[in-house]
Amino acid sequence: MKHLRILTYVAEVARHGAIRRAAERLNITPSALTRQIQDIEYELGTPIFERVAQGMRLNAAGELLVRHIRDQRADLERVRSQIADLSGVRRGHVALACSQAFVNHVVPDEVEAYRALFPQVTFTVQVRDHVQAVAALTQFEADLALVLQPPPSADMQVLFACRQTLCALMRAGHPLAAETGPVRLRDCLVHPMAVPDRSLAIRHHLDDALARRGTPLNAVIESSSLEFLRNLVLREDAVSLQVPSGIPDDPRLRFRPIDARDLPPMSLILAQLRGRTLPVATAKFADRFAGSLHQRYGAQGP
Amino acid sequence: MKHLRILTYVAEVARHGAIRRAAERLNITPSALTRQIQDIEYELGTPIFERVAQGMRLNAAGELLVRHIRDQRADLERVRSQIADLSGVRRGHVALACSQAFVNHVVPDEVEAYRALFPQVTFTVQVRDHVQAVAALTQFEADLALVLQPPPSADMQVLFACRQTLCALMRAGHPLAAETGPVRLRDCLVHPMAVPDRSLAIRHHLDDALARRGTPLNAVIESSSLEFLRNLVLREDAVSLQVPSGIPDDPRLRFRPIDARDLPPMSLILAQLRGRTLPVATAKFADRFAGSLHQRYGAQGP
DNA sequence: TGGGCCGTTGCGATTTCGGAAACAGGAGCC
DNA sequence: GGCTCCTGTTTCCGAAATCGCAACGGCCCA
Repeated sequence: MKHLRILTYVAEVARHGAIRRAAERLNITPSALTRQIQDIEYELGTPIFERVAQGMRLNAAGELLVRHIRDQRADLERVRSQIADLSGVRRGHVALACSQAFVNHVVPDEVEAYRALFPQVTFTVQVRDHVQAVAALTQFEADLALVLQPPPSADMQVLFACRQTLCALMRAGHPLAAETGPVRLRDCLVHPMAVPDRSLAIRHHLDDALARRGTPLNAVIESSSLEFLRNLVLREDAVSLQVPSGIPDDPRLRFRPIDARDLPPMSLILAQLRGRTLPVATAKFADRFAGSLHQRYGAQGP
Repeated sequence: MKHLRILTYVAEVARHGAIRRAAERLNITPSALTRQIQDIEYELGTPIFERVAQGMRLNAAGELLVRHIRDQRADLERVRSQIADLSGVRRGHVALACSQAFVNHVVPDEVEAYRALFPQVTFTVQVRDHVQAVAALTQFEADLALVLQPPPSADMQVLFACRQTLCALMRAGHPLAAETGPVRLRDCLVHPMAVPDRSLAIRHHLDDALARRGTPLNAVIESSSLEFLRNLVLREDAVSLQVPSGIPDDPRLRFRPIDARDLPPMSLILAQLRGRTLPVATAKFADRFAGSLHQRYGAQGP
């Protein structure tokens, strides 16, 4: 590093105890060297070498300075090595904003798998609704966003997209759980509904569909917490609406997809900020994540 | 020091997030600056800034480098101070962040006393709230922090700690000034209160205590300036709440401690950044300061 | 669709740095 | 004392790094 040049001069003079020998080692002339030493001594306001007939001896101030130079060089080397690590995939930080539906197993599974490979990579996972997630991208608060039904935005560059069919969720033993396969929405609506509130994309999607049909919604319980709704469904014969990727693997829970005639599938999007070059570790994670989502849910052109 | 010039450039660009603003601060042109940055990035083999439309953002590598730069500068300052100490004259600089309560006499007295001994030592005193003061330490904007009730932080190394009892402050002639000794909080609350606002630790402390009792606060005046509150108290029969160390020696003012049953005492902390070796001048000042505080307020294990 | 802000580039001027040689002083030796 | 050999230092000059100026292209926002 260029800025250490002068300090290297000092160290070399100290090592050899003579300007001429140090100059030879450094491939410069003694004149250049003596001037640099004088400059430093002027800046420090005190000599750092004792001039003796045999050459230059460090004085006490010089000893302190040389130790500092050595420390400083070692620390810079450490930083360089850390930076070199960064440009690989071994180190780095991934900031992910995701919808609540994915905190259950999609994101944890993926983070765990990636950290098993690269334990030096750290993560920040923020739960945001579909609007705020996009905002997090544009404000550099997140590198990646995994969201349901995000509002269309030119700032977003889609890395993976697929469809998620909304499912009716109930406990085992619920009348609707007697059968499997698609269920009609009207068959759900006769039961007490425990639905996400308007802070969640699922609810917007549902309201849109119902409004088109003029069907009223019989919402007994609404909540901003999908986890709360699931816990409620376990306690009474209510029906909730959730996406499969948000439903935990619990033997007490059953879910059946809503018939596509009643509710179009929602879009699941993994995106980054358009035009941004992500750090290597983050880009690599995004790649693997997209691949893994593809394997889980199949493709759908971005 | 000359060799830090380029590193200073990096730090300044990082601080301002833009080359042009940084160039203005450094009194050079943007072109010179952009070239230096590019040189460093070439030397490191990787960009340290992410170019965005609004300017320059540090990337992970840049974060590492900037932290190194800060450390390096602090260490050089320490060495310079040690060297100066060798030659007998102690010189150096002390950067102190303190709560507003101490600008009245605690800090000025101490600075004056120290400068009487070592006139070559210069001081920077920044007034920060208890949260920002800790941040100033971690960002190397301050060497020492003297604060009331700081949030617990692993980065802080406590050099001195004691308790400060909150006092009711009123003018001479106020009904409460008729007696001396502890006063109950409820006896204060019947008067118009002129209290610090929520930017000050005193108010947080007060709110906590009142919330626990469900007592409402009748805040006629609130201000972020303790000095303003004192001046107000001089003009009308209001009661303020301040710590003794912040109350000036003014014959027109009276203060009585709040009974410990109503308000627990607050903690007064002198701290530095953990693990940092302070320059000689700063360390000596910190020693003397801790001793002086001990003498004033008695000890209390850190 | 301009205006304003951003970083970047080419080029000429300036400052800094390094090289060659001469200078000054001390140590060892005859 | 004089000579030699070493040391660091100074002077002058050319080379190289650095900087300032003006212009360019991209982006955002009104």
